Amino acid sequence: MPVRMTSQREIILQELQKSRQHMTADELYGIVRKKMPRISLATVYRNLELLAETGVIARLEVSGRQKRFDSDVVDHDHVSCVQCHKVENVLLEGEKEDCPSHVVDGYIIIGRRLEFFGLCPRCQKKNRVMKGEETMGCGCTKKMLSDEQKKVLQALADCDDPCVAKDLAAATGLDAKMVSSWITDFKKKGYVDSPERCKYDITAAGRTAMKG
Amino acid sequence: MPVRMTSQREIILQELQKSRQHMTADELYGIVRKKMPRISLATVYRNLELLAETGVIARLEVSGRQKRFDSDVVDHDHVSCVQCHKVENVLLEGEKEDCPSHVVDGYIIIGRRLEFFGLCPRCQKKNRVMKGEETMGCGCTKKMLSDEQKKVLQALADCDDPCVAKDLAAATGLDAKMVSSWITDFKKKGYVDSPERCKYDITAAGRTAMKG
DNA sequence: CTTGATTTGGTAATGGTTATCATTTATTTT
DNA sequence: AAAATAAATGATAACCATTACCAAATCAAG
Repeated sequence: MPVRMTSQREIILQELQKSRQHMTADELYGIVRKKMPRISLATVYRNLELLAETGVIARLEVSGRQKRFDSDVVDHDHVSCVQCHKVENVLLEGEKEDCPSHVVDGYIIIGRRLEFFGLCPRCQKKNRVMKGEETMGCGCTKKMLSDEQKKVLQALADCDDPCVAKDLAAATGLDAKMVSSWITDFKKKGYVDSPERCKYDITAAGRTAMKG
Repeated sequence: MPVRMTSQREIILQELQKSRQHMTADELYGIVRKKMPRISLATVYRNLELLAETGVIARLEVSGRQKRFDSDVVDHDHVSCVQCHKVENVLLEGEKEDCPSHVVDGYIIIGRRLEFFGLCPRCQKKNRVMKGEETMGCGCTKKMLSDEQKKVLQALADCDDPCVAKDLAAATGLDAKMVSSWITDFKKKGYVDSPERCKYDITAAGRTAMKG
């Protein structure tokens, strides 16, 4: 049950404290290995984990695949760009001290982490879109439905029960062959489904597409 | 070069927007699969990636192994106990709005995450420590050096050049055999090194241990 | 209808992290 | 001091979320 302070553990902690950086496990491994060449990477992971569990060091799970560890538990805060994953430090001045030692009853607070997510200036610039297309607000373009196609969907929505393509052609006054090919297309896109062979019904996706 | 709005892409985006949660790729995969059973997990990943790149959705790389995605980021804050890992929600009232839309020049802030670390009441109680041990402030215990052992290290520190165990015994007036066994121990702990057979020198670690 | 670009599904590869286990090291008991 | 018990280590295999790859499917345009 007791946790022992081994030499490996001690060096790992020392080196992490020495370098005032957010280090990854294997950066640290590289450094520690200079002083203790036979140490195992697993040991580094194990100990970082242990030290983090007890709150001696902080585990910063900021963007990127690798975890980063920091000996300074009450550290600066971070802003990270949700698009390019750059992480910058940020120092809030006034606010700094209003996370007192009793945020929730009885908890002794030993550290905190504040992380902002946003778009950095560079990515904001990058985002100023391409053309006058229907950009769906996301850079994707989309072939919109023609008014006639919408009419077919509308007719389908007006039916209480599943109906056949011919009825839709009649209801809208459009060419039956064309209507039927659209239906096939709609089915592929998930706008309609076919509860029974040759009978069609509009889906939720179909309803929204119709309005779009 | 153009980006197409495929039915897969559309469903993925729709479902993500529908559920106001931070979803992982495979949670979303599970949901999307109900509407489109043959969709591939790779497609979900690809599209989440694409949508995130263009800034439509946010990629939140919060704690945990999996990435989480969301279009809308407003969440409660957390306190977590560093010992038992319980996580509770916490709502700060006054402070809530002073993370304005320009925390760092030019960044458009779309979300934030605030996490407190501490000891929950239960763990505090559990902690009323074991013995009169030296708890190094981190739950680790460590056998401290005896005064006599410190004296040996001190003597070693006072030497300018590497010296042999016998000299240290003489300098401290302690039993030579005991001193020599300590030296072996010190070497293992990294407090001394041996630049030459049977000659010893104090290390930086040794100096700090001596003072501790 | 052919051409060329994009996207998809299926699956293998990647890579950071964990789990496993035999061995070593430390602590407690006898 | 020796034996028994407990913790930690090194080495390496397993894990698993994510990516990369590629042949086949889909789509936009000439």
